Amino acid sequence: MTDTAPRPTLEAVAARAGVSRATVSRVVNGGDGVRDILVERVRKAVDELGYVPNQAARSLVTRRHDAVAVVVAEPETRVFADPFFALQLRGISKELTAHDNQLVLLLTEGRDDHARVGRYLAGGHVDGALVFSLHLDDPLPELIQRAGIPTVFGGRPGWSGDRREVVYVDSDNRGGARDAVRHLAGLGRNRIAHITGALDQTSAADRLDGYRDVMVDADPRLIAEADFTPAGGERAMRELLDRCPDVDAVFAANDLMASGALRVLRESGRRVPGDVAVIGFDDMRPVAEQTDPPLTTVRQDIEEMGRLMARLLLRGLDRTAPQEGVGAPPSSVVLPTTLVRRGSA
Amino acid sequence: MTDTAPRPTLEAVAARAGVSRATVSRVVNGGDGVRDILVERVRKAVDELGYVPNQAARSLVTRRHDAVAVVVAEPETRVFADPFFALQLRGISKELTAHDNQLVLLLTEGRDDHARVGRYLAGGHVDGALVFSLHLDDPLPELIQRAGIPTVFGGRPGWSGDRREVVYVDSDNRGGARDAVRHLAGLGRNRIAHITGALDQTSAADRLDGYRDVMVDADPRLIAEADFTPAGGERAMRELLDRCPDVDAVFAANDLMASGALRVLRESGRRVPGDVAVIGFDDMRPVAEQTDPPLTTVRQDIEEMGRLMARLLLRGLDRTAPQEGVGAPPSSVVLPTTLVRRGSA
DNA sequence: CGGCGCGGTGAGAGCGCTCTCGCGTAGCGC
DNA sequence: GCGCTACGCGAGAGCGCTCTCACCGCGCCG
Repeated sequence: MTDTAPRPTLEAVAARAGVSRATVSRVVNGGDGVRDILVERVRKAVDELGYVPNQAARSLVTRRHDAVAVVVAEPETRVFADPFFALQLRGISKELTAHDNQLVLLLTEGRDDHARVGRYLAGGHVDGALVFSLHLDDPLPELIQRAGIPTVFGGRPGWSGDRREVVYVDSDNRGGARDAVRHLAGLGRNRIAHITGALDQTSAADRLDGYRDVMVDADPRLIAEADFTPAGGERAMRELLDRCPDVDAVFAANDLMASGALRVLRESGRRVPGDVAVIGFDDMRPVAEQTDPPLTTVRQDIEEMGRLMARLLLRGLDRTAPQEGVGAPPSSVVLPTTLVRRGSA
Repeated sequence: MTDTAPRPTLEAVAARAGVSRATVSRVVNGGDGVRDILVERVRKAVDELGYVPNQAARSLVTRRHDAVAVVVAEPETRVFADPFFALQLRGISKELTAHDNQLVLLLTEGRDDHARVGRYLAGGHVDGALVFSLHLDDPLPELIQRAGIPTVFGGRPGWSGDRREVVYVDSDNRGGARDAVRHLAGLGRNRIAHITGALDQTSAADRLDGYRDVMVDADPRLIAEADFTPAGGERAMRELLDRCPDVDAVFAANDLMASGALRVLRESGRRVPGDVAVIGFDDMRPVAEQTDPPLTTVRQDIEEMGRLMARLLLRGLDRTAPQEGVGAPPSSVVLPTTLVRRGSA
């Protein structure tokens, strides 16, 4: 733990290079409109002095921070500890880094924290926000809307509000679910069950809708509500076996629940995919490839979702001036999914 | 995506409250030495105007940022996608939030990125850094040392350098490993194998050392090197069965590998813990509780590690003035582990 | 040959805040 | 009742940067 040394200022560089502060500033910010000779001289002085611009001073006048907040509203531990979020974060990080932006992570714990986050965002510490708001009744989107800060949501926010200007990035949950169920039907299955995710999340609701799109008049007993956890998947599967012992296929709203379902099916003496075909969602490699049999699942490109969120946000902030006439605010994007066939269906 | 409105300044609040800027500043920063009447009046003005201090302006003069960088050096995707890191991050976040500090996340991808991180840290954007440097040959610690910024490491950095001033938080990997192996020995096992983690990480090396502490003259064939992944655990277990079919216990350096080992043992027709007892490390609940049988394992309190890292760092930055004579720089902390008995040993 | 335009540069005015000083007022002792 | 301390408050000077604007010298046109 060393203390930080006094850092050279613009002034110092200017003195050393024999030019004015303004010129050094110009060079540091790209060097347009400065003679090459001077540019070189200034660069040299910068190197020699090890000059690094003071971001605080810069922000003070530019009102930009080159920083973006990533807000993760996570009352339950669950989602945070799963690879999903990590991958998305990674995508975000890559994109932000590529555009010289910093990532400020805001994790919320409980309701009181919302206020803190709202204050922070409204406080003008960051240029924009990427928000993962998972639950339908989450007050966070409201708060953020009020903060008046450019925002892109991860996943369609379940929002009662009438705002149309919400920008989000999501997977085609409904379409992916349809593909999965159709695939099961294509295998000749007709007692196709669905294990839902937590239905207060739009992803779960959308996947359920996709299931219903195909199974228009499905036996309601074929639908078991769960919560995206392996344990929830097990519980739901037991319920299903109980209610409909003749079930011959299961579409689980994520891989974790599918893995739980597989376990229960095995316990019950059923063979997969022989007796019961199983499909998951997410294509979480570590899970999907390790199950027995390996899981057929609906892949979404999670890292790409993160990258896209960041890209949309940055575009919205339109750095680099409104040159290309891309003035239009970015609109939401729904990424396609693909069915990945492995052993379970 | 709304644009941010013009924000009220200290000046505005001062005018409204009928006091000077200085007084408002005092109130905003705690209100010491200001009459209660004025404090109240200023607070009211602040509320009415929705005043939020401009952090950039403040940092410019205080040279503090109330922000801490969390650096995750993660060449491989693996660790990032596992719950371990997420939990630690959560602990960090909680502690930082409690002290009104922001968390700036820096993920590195590949070697080139190290320079960027170094520049950022040296650039005085944050007050300190929490660094997860996992590999022995990682150049990051060096870089950071050079940046001259207060730093706490997550896990003992494997460092050839002769610096003694490195501060880190780690689990008692060696002690935990000893406990695990002793427990197995206590069950009467004497052909106790070890599946190591990636040995270029100190945690893996330390656990191996702990194993050796107990198994002083262990058959070298009882040690299989792996990489902390389930697949690696499977591979290692197969190797072990191949080399020593009479193995009667396995201590795996983490739960993920233990779960892989369990799978292989089951495949080979062995019963756990009857024929072979198995112990993992980490106590990653979702994994350890879901295996069949549930995994006996060495628990480390990961979230607490994160919290502690943040606490040490903040203490090192000694906000709140050096009042309590805690002037001494914080030193490293090694947290104890506990053996959690479940079904597998 | 005078004026005009233009690219290149520097001077200077802040951005919004903190913090040091110094002044005014109140409270204390003698 | 006077001086002294202590406390509360305001004035003002920056923190390090950006950005506007005016200036200067040059080449060019009329």
